[in-house]
Amino acid sequence: MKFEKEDSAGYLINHMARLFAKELQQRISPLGIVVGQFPILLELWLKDGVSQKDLLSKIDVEQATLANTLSRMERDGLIKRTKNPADARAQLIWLTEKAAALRNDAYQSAQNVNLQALTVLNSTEQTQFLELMRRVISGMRK
Amino acid sequence: MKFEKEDSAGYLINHMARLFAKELQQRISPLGIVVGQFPILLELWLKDGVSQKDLLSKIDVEQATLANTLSRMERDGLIKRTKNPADARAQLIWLTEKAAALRNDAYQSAQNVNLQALTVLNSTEQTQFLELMRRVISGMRK
DNA sequence: TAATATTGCATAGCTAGCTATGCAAGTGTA
DNA sequence: TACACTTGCATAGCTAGCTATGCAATATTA
Repeated sequence: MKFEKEDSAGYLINHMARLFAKELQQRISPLGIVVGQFPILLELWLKDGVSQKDLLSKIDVEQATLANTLSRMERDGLIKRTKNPADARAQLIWLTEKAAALRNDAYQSAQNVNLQALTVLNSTEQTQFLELMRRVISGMRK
Repeated sequence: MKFEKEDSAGYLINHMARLFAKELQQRISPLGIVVGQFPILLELWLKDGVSQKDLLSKIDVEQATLANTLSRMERDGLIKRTKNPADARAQLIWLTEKAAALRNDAYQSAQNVNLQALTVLNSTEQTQFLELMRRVISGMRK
């Protein structure tokens, strides 16, 4: 029996994911943010003043991962937390002004990574690629 | 300006990579190995008794990542290291019998993950998907 | 209403990955 | 041959991710 890495979806995906993350990290590090914070920021830029639970429902990571990333974001002055009047266990999560101001630059960085990475594909292929990924993901999400 | 995660290649790739890793981890954990060891084992199953440098040239991670994973593999009884007569800085890396014996089961596990994950695509789409990924990767590898 | 179950979040402890740095062993050169 | 340079690997220190567990606050139920 043999196994060819270059024909293994899992291997290729893992490798590609690390290349993307590295590329994005380089582009956003001047903004003072890191890749793991990106999905969280995306949600908070849409709407802040939410509970961790609300955030969790929109982000594809485990609760513990989110909690840890949030605490680093608080440490780094990207978010603040206030009491939730409705529930003493939960807090409300707010962007700081500093973090709010990063939005456009961050969007641009991410778009640029995507654009550049996909330039090797033509427009039809790009659309196809995204669609294939969405299907694989939804098939795996159980 | 807006940003849609579901249309972002980077976001989808990251998410998909974590789903794959989780799936593979579940399948190989009965074998006593973990996902980060997989690429290294793949190479050693082909040929062991090699230096870390040789391994590194075949594996798409940084040298420090490899060194750390190797030391956990040694701790876990998957590899042994012997002196390299040709160079006192380097050592030769060998699979233990235990690790050598895992090969077929491990191959099978990985194939099963790939097969199951890609069942949502037809045969043409599967081929296409792999090809698109290979092109994106080679475009990003600088 | 008291006891029990659930929820919301934090923490512990681990692997996987990265960059940066250190250092001994080997190589090349004045 | 002595000295500088390079190489092979290890280590430090960090983020990102996971599972498992703990715990106080809330909700449910007998």
